[in-house]
Amino acid sequence: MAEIEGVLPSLQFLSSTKVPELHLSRPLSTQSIKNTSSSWLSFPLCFFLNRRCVEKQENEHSEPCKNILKTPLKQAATSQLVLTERQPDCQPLTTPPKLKETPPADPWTPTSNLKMLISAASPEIRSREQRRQLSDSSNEVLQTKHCSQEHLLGDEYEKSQPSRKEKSLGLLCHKFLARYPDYPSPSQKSYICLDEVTEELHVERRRIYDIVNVLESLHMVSRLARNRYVWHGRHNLPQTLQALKKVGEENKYIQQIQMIKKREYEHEFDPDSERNEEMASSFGSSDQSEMSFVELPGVEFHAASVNGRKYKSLRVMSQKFVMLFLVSTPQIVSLEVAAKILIGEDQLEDLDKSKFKTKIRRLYDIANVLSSLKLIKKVHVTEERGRKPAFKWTGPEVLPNTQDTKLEATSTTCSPPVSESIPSKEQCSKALFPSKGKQNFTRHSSLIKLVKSIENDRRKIQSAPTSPVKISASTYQSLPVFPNTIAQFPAITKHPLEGQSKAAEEMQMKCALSSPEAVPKPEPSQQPGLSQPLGVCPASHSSMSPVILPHPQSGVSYAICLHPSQAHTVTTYSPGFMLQPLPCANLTGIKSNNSKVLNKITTEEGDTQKGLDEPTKSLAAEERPETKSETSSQRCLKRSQALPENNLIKRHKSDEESLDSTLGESTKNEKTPSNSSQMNREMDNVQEERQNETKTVDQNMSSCCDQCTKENISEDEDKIKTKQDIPVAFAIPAPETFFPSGYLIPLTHCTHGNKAECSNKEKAGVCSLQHTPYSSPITGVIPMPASELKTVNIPAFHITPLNIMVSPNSIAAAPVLSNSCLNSSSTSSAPNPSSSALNFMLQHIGLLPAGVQVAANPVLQHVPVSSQSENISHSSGSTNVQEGKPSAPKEPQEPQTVTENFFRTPGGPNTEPSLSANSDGTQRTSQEAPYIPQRKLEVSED
DNA sequence: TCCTCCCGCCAAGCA
DNA sequence: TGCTTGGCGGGAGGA
Repeated sequence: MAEIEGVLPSLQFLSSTKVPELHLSRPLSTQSIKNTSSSWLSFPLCFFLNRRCVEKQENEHSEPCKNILKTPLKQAATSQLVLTERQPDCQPLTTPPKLKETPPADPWTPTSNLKMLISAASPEIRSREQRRQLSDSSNEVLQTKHCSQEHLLGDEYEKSQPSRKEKSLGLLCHKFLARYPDYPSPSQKSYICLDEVTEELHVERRRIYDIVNVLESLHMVSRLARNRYVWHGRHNLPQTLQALKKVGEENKYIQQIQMIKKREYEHEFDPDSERNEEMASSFGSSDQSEMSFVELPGVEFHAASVNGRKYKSLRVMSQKFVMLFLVSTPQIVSLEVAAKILIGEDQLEDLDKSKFKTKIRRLYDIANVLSSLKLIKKVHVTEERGRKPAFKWTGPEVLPNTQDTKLEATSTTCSPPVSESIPSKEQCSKALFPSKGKQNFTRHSSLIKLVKSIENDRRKIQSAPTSPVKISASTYQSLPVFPNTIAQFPAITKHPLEGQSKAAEEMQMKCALSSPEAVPKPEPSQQPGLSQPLGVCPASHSSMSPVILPHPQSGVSYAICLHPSQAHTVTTYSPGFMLQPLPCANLTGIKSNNSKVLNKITTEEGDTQKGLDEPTKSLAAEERPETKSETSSQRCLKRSQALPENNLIKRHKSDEESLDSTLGESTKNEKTPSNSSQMNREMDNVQEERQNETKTVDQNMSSCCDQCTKENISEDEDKIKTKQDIPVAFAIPAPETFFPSGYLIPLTHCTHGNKAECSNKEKAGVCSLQHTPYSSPITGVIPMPASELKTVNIPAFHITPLNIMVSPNSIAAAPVLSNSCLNSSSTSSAPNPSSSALNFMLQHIGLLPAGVQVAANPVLQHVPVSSQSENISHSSGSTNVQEGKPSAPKEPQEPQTVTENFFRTPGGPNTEPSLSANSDGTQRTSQEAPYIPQRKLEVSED
């Protein structure tokens, strides 16, 4: 009897579904068998699986199929099996506890379970077994049911009721989805009758609406008539996601997310900050109070209500929720932020708790459905203030334009060909805001272009196949929309810890394969440097040699090295942009070292499988340019002084972003005629747009610096990989009017409290960043044998990169920032050379005329640099990812502090510390992006 | 205690 | 007018 009681929940659960009968309709997949043979699927489920099969056969003759319109049922699994099969990593529903306490007399081992399931899966075996067991099993089950009914009294009845989990929307959605194929045949329309669904799933109609609404938002279903929907499956998903992403970009959701984070941050430190008003006005100014449903051409939207409710519906919320994932980097969105954004667009001022709670509830509903679709996955973001629920995008990567999607859809094996006519980007855009929808978004063209450019770059990286086969640009462009499955990621993500050299090789391969530069070029001699910008090209700065300089204040000598070519490079100069964008070489180094690390350094993203693509995305998107007033820069400066730790991270990300954009630029600049004409056209368009938009920036300068920077990056990474050479100093070649970066490296021990800071967990990020050896946060490295490293005590070095952009025309007017600024942001590092010292050094080496002063950048002094996993993890500082997976083993790392001082000439009006390049060739200041507080953040999966 | 989200009321809108 | 649709929030189950 105890067995029967233990079985009851499963029995009820199973009897409430039609799934077991489906189980017989097709062979079980290997995964299914594997799952079902696992320990959690023990006797009751297995037994009743089989039992339901028998019942199904019994009933088939007496009960005609009611579902005339229905598509053949797709999924052959119980709801639990569905859960497990569709989300192998999610926790299966718990087996009734009584079962564990009272194991059946007949030991149901995994083997026996497997045998049972194989039997169920094989029609022949099944029928034979069923014939044999028919009488016994049916009697047994009937007896069980009778017995159970006798005991379904009072508490026992309540206990036998399906738990909340078993009635959850997610599980219901699984069951719902199991009814229909992911990719239904275009010729065979699948219709959904809500009445039938509610009856068969034994669920109230209200719940089905929740599911259908979310599915409708993704255009997986569309409403045909009352009570009737059409099932599209995932055919429209790529286009839908693309459209949503586009709209999300136009909505500036990134900025909104950043605003919210910033606001939270400022609430912590300055509860009375006036920025709340700023944020509120920002939301209001976007005039997005009216939500619009994003439609796709050919997929009509027949909402029951054409006004009012439609724009508050779960559909729109769902779309916006998805947009947040698609535009944000990392693709993790916390419920809190999502709710705030959703509310904010309605009424930010009415951000009362009840409304917030309601939004959260709805977001849970949506998230459950999206989780069932495997588009998102629940994680937990742990900040200093606590653990927050969040969701991580696990759906397909969305490429920036429809054209790509079309190509992908037709060339991929991951998804079947798109049956519907794929609209052009323009058509799609027109359809995004139908009838009532207003496109009132204050679109920032440079932002969109930046995003596109970044996405292009990301795509090029992400599309790298694992096999060392070079692909043409056209082939490359036709790569599919990748689901984030481990199978589709390079081997480097699977073996991130097999050594730096191996990782570097993989990175090299990936680099060569992922970028169009891998296409054979007419000038092979240039290929190494051009086609492998991420560190596989040989060092080209052999001519550089460090210059030892004394530091008059600290008594520490510094080595400075500048690339000789800088003096010869000529380009135009725009006084509006003073600092040449300097990519973050250390990011590249990070990539080469450990792909897993990338996730942590750049994002709260926890998906290690996305390691290689994440940084690019995150860096690019995290700090997208945003037009801000001068107050932003002032605040930024203020924050940089008050919170050097945050500043470190921010600057680090900024550098990474710079690298991203620069690589993108380089990638485009390196395109050769051998690339596909489509690529060339695309590039031409991009270039043309950039030229139109960037009035003050010369492309030549960008490309020149990009190439030079890339070389340095490659060198940097090369050193990181080999660890045989030590970067002492380097410089990027610069355009004519700039004296670009170099590094000041103190040649004595700098042990200023680094260890003490390391002991402080709160400063782990800063500390770890300081441990980064051999890498340059900005440009590149100069090879130096390890022996030399020992000689000069490199591990204790504080490499001080110089970003010297001296305009002879304006150098005389260079402002000199107070040393206090310099010092204020260097609390966690070695003493920085003061401006005067640096000026002295610059003058000493002839970079500056006598009497000319350049200012040290007060904000960007700290550039966390890391080339190794733990450093990255910490350096994000602030951001940690926990997905319940063991973290990568850490390699021993010599402590090293990297301090950065930026020098810039006053030619430009900005006094902002840094300028980085947009991928569209424009330059932007770090102030343009709202300051995002980087706090300790952990993301853990449930 | 907080998170999660089921449940059902009830109003808007449609046939 | 009845039915469909879906916004909304209480409150229960679970962690």
